[in-house]
Amino acid sequence: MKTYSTNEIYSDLYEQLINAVIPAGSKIKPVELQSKYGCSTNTIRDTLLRLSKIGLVTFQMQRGFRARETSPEKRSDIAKFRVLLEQEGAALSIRKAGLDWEIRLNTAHHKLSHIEKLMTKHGLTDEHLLVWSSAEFEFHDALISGCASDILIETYGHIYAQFRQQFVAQERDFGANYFESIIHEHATILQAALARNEEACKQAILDHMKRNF
Amino acid sequence: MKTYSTNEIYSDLYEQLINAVIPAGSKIKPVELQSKYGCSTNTIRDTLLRLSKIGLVTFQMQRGFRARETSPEKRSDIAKFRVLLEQEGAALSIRKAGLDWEIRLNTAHHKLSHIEKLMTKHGLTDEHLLVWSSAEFEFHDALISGCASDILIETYGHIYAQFRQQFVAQERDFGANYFESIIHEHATILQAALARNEEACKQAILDHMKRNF
DNA sequence: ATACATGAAAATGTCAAAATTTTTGGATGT
DNA sequence: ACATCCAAAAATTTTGACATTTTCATGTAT
Repeated sequence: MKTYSTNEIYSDLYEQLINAVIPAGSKIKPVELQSKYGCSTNTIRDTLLRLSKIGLVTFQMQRGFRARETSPEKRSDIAKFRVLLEQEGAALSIRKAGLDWEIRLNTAHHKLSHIEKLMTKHGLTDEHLLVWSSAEFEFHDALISGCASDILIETYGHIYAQFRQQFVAQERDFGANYFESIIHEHATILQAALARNEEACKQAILDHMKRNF
Repeated sequence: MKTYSTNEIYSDLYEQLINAVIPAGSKIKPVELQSKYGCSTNTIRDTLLRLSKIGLVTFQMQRGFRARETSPEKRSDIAKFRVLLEQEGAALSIRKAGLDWEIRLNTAHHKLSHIEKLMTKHGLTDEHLLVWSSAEFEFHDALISGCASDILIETYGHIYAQFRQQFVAQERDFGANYFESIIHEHATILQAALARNEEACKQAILDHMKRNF
């Protein structure tokens, strides 16, 4: 049986929450995870407190932990807030950032685009989805990475994670042209960003997220 | 000697961080707080992890805890981010909120205004400052409370706390007309909000925060 | 039936000690 | 003087046991 280091426990729980393996809203009991990870309940508690910083887990004194709840309203809320942060981050980047940013953004998009092409060809396995998910984050993270606001970037990371948690469970019906659309949207965002067109970029970000409102 | 419940430990540390009694950037060692609070190091650790959710405390594996660092850049960063959130929250409230919101906002401003008048008359004791601080938060919190975005309100709370942490230590020279200005700024925000004038309100929020950029 | 107590079982929180890791300060050699 | 290595000290993490609180099922009264 595999043994887990504390960091691995953290990562494992993180993934399970992001991918709704632990369903949104469900209770998380340290005692139950103890045997799986081969550690004391206290270590689990510790890890869950750290995850609550990101917002994937909610914590209440004397009531323990839960995977953050979900509902149509919450999904919409998160999606809109994500737009606010991403638009601001992108606009600031466009205004302030230099060549490094362009290169980073381009690289991230290239990776993402590569994976997206594979996915449309071969259909989507769970494994592909995991790679795509992390590539998608890297792209959006790169987009705002030139904004020179640590707190915005930090917060965006948390919100992005919550967004995934809220939607991954939901959106299992990736329609036929779902990925076609996404690919196009990402390309549009990239173009507007590199053209240093703030308004176009903001619009592209909004268009990318609209379906989730 | 006073004994502390866990919640009191949390509140006490919260206040000390907010008021920079624990200076920004300084190391926080559970062992040293243990005797003061009369509990195990583990309980302190637990509490510090919870505070790290708000961002008042930073945590690194194997390296323990620190009060979040400060620098001119960080202060500016936080202040600008606060403006972004508050402008959005206020604009949404103006657009969507009803009479309840207006009443809540009015009440909060009335309280704040009362304290501010006292402070200009009697000079500012530490105790006054504490009351003012919480009334000021309530006002700004009320301002955005009609936005119908839980995640925005939650995030704003964290950012406001960090803002306090960053600036309270700094701004000890409340100049003669400092509070005069503040009082006027709060009134301007209130007026614009109640007049349902989004742009004026955004501008007033910006003006209120500009000095901290 | 509904509402309300009761007590057992489960879950959560706290503790002090042990294990691990990092930091510190001095000795050694270049 | 400077860097490197080593051992002691300090700090952090993990553990298992114990204390407290909540939850849940059962029984009782209205």
